[in-house]
Amino acid sequence: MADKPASPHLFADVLARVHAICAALATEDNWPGGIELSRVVVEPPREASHGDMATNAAMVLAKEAKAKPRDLAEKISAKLRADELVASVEVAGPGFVNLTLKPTVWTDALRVVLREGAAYGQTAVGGNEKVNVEYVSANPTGPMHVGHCRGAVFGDALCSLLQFAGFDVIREYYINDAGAQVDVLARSAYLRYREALGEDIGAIPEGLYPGDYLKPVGQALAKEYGDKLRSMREAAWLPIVRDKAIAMMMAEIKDDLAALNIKHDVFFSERSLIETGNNKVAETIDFLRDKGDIYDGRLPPPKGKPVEDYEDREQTLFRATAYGDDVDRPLIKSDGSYTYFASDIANHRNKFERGFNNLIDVFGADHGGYVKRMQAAVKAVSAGKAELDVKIVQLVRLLRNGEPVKMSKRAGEFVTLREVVDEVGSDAVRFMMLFRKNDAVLDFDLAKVIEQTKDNAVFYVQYGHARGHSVFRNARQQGVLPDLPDEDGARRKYLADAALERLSDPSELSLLKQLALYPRMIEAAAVAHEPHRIAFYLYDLASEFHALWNKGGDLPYLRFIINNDAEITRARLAMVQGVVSVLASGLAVLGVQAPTEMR
RNA sequence: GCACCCGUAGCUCAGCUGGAUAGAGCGUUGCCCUCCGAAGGCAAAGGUCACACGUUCGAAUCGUGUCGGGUGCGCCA
Repeated sequence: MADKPASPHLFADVLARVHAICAALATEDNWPGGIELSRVVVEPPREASHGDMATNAAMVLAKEAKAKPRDLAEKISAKLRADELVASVEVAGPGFVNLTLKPTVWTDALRVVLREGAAYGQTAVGGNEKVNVEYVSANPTGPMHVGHCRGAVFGDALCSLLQFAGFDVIREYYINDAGAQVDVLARSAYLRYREALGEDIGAIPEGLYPGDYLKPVGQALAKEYGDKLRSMREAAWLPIVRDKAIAMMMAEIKDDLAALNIKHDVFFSERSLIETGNNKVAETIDFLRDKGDIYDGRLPPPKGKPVEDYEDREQTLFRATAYGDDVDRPLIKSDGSYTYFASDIANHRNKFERGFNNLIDVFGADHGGYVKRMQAAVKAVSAGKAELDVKIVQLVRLLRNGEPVKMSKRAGEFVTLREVVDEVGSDAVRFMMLFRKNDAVLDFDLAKVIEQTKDNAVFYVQYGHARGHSVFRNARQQGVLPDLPDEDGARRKYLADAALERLSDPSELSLLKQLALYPRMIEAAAVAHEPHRIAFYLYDLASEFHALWNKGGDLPYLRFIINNDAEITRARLAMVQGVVSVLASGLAVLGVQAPTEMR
């Protein structure tokens, strides 16, 4: 991604022109109420017969203008007709202003794609603002399983998208290395350690982690410490074993993430928040107590399933209800240690103190009930200055040829992330995880995602890119395209000089319009924190490209390479290049390879 | 009981933060191709956007209520 300033894209450009016209009208006609432009939009109409773009300006501003929408629309139209980009304008329906743009607008748009290359689609909406995205944050108690996969891919693609849209992004992983479960991890690893020393440990007791993945930890401990740990009391060996186990688990998790091309900038340890002498959790609780957000009190017993060891007691509570949550939340357990929530408040406060006002957390579906309290905490801790958006990723159902993949309930057996990536590849995993809205459940079929057919979206999009390159290869063979190096964009620049006005067939212009949509789509997806929109856009673009290719079968004059017409050939190769560039760009944001040929 | 998410074609899902006659893939049906540029193409049928009120120029989209599905509900993370 080049870091040159992004040029305003076509839709933004036309919107600015519409805004200017409305502002001019407000002055000329002396609107009493001033003017509010934020609701005025320019968008592609659903119906192609309505032109290339439509604006709702007249309907939205009718009140301020004290005019009927259609009358105002006529006034706006009159001014728009004078615009250099505009071929024709008409008022329709309740007061839409429909624009048809000159064909040169679309060929110019293609020229922008060719000029900017990989930078095309970058926008400035982010304004270089800092965003902190916390995702994965899987417990360091074992390897990652398929369930973690979606949040990992989603978070990573969201980060890339935000960067592409001009945000300053930090990718963060919060390591839950302080709770009771890492002690369980340590005890489990200690058993494996004794096993490594030759002891028969029998069956793994209930409540400990039974998986084989801890055997290497036991062996490493045996190698490093011999039998020295065996004679120690638990209080003495536990920290040693725990730290070793966590370190090894984290190394494995990072490895698994690397297989998916995911790399975090910051790994933030929960334990580091409660270090003696630098206890950030205590500090945060004091901070909140001073503000009056903390009190000692009793909570009504929880509804729903009964809690066995429920004990009505007074406890330290965060006044979450003052910030929109349903109940106040405990911060200290009955054994005196902090709740997970308590340290997570300190975690988020720390982010705020590091200068992040935009926070995003990616959670699994089972953490939905945690959202309100975390948002409440962020409000309290930042005095309302920071905003937390929590993205929930829904469950993934793993299938093979439509049949659910059996996951043995027998303890310790689950399908790991690594197994899935090894079987179908990072591209298929990443694309399919994003080819669905994050809050909808997703079926992932191991057999179907590697099929090379039109029904498989990953293949379909990648093949679109490869097919473009196949056209270039063909053109070079036939001597109508010089052999230029891909890397520095030489082909792109060569094609940018083509006689693009020769692209005049409706299906060609339609493809160019699709390319012109890209920056607008990026912006909307980034603002909405919805990377799946890119996947759907790419699917549509590839689909239209394939369709145009197929038309060449029936209608030879629509083929990309026309033997006796070098000029149109070059123009069409430029169009193909535009498609190739945008497909490559979008796939890059999703973290998916853009192959030059399919194998 | 409460909170959050979801409910769109037979199935799986989009629907660009409120726009015009609600879209795509699969499946179904019909035609074409299977020597031009392999991993097929074109077209048709298919809808009370769960339901009912409300907000306004305008609602699948926002609000309220109902029904149905999922998730969660001190001291797990």
